[in-house]
Amino acid sequence: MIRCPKCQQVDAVTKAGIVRGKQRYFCKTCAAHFTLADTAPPAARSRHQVTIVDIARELGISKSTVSRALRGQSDIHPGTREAVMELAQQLDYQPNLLAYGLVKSQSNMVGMIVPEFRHYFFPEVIIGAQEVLQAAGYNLMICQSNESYQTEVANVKALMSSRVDGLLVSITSQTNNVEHFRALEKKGIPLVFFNRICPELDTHRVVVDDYAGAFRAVQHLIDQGYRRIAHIAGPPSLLVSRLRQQAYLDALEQAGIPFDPELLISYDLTDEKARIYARYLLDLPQPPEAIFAVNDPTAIQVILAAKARGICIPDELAVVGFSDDPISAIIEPGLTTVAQPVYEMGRTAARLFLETVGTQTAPTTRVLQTELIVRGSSSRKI
Amino acid sequence: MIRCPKCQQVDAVTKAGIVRGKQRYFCKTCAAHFTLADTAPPAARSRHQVTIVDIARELGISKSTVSRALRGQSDIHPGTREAVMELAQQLDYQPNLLAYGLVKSQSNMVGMIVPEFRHYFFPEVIIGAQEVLQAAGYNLMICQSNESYQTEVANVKALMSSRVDGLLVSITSQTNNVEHFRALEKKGIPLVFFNRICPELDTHRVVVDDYAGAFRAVQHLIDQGYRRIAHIAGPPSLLVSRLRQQAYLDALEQAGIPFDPELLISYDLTDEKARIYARYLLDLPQPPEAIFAVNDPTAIQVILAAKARGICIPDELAVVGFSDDPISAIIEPGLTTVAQPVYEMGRTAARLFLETVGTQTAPTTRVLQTELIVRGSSSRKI
DNA sequence: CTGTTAGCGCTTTCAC
DNA sequence: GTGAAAGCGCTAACAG
Repeated sequence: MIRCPKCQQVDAVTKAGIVRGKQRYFCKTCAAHFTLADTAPPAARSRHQVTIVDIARELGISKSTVSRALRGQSDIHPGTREAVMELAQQLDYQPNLLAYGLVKSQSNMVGMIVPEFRHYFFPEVIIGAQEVLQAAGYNLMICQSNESYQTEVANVKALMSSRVDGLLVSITSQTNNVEHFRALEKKGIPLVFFNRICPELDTHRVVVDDYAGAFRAVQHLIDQGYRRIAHIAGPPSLLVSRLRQQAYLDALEQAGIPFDPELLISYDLTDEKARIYARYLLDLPQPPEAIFAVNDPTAIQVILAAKARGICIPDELAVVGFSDDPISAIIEPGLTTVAQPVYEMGRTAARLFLETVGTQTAPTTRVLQTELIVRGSSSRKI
Repeated sequence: MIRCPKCQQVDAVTKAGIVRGKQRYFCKTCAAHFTLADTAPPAARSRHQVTIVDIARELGISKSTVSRALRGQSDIHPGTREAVMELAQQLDYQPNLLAYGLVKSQSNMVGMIVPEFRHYFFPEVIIGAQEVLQAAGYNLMICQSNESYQTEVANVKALMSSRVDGLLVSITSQTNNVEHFRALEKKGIPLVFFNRICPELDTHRVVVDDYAGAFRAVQHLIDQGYRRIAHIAGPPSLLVSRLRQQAYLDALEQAGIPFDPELLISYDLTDEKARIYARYLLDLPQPPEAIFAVNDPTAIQVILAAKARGICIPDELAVVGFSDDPISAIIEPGLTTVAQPVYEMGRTAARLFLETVGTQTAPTTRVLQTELIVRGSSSRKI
């Protein structure tokens, strides 16, 4: 029932052809033509974003038609499509993703949970992931768990509430209980772990050959003639820590070097603790000749502590890290480190999600390769 | 019209009291009791997330009541509330933010657009902003414009489509046209610029006292006895660049040092170009005695270039940067720099958004203070 | 205290 | 080709 904008009558109104894409009406009482645009409410509120209904009303067509035209569906009159497109452009129409998501029950967002992003590693992963995801029409929602299990659970909940289509996560060092991830699996939400994976969960994973990389690193120290080699490990709760530590132990054993428990330290990966343990090792009655650190931030703290004590690197102490943080090339001497393709790890995790979504793929593990970069901290020849 | 699950009849059904929070019905034909849960469809699809309707059906109450209970509204029977809460917990119910956003026309998300996040600065801002926002119940959606105007426009569109409640942005160096931001203003979407602001837009801003900080930096170089001082500036399109550059010029003039145009270079802030211009300056027939760089990444490239040429810092060349990137304290010699409260900048931008949203506040500019940190790159006394 | 109804903006049958 | 109607999950009047 169309109401005449002038006399407010309904019964006297009849259709009167289409002019410039708009349905016109005629009121027999007023003897005047009008379009639906004329019946529109006076001046929409400024907060109101333009919708397909606005376009439809203005053009005197149905919102279904507008919707179809906007999505470039085939069964649409070219003229109509053009009119819709033009008006949409003119009105700066932006589709409402919330509404879209509600009906399609997908949000075009993927969530990412990382323990921190102060250091080089995670931001770089994010860059890689975001690139791939954005190209595929997805947006990334990033959360920091701050190494807190509680926060991680809260993050998962928040991302679930936002109905993300998938999750890329690197767990905290405190994550013992993984029920919050199991819940995702049950709901069929693609889950990709990277770097810090959950061994007890059979999901997609992206890792590097941590064991091999670490083994090569320690091997390199041994080759350089160092025998008393310490290891500052990450928390044993993380698989990466355990793998790198095991590689350390195995490399020593293979070289026939007896393991000295005094030289193995596990810690929580905070910068303050790194400083403390670095000093502790250097102050040992019989200090190590070399230190293999679980990651570059740790190794850098070791170098700084050694320099503060006037210890000469690499003559009195060799240092090796893991990841090839850009600082490794800047600090003096340069830090020998096990480079991992961080950016590629982000891209791979994103791609794994993309492959999974829709077609339920079986859990896949992608292993990327590392490479030992030898710099001055472990070799005089550089 | 309630249908009996047994005989499929409608007319023979009557209400029969409430048992354990659930509305019970009685079918006169079958002479049997049942609840609405019994009439539920067989096994919901696994992809189906639990909704308030599921809870309502299970409990035999209306979804409005569930909605009210969940939100802890007052006019709710304690027993009902408890039953709802318990079932929600048990079913791992997560409210659908898309639906919520649709009806409230707010998404509880705020967008952030930064030119990059490879260096220290922007990730640190993000950390600060996210902390404040998360505490207020908002999620952050981060986009990188990669210094591309096109990408920035696309980012704005994408965030608008996601119906973010506000935007925190640092523009690209190529942003000349600001119509995409004007459109936001028109729609009444809170917009906060930080660090790289848009002078032509009258919005909220968070900046540091760039001019004062830069002036102090150059003044410091002059005080240390350096006279031939170069400046590697950022692109003139950015206000920060222009301010720091003007401070450089003014400090020279105030000290009566004639300005040598050969010693002023503007560049696009990419690492490669930084390297190139650093070498260029060092290779001048009459090279500068000191270089004030627009930011720390630039200054670090200068130090690396100088070291590669065997130039002694600070004896033959002094270097000063801007921002106090952590690398500044690690590189040798330590980089003198103008520290700015980066983390605080993120927090402030977020707070400004929070203050604005709802109550339309007049455009505010918050100016944070900088502090000169003197290290070895500009002073022998350190 | 609780249920009913309408509607947020969009897609998707099902008709014509 | 196009329109009408239903529905995604939720909140918000408006009745009782």
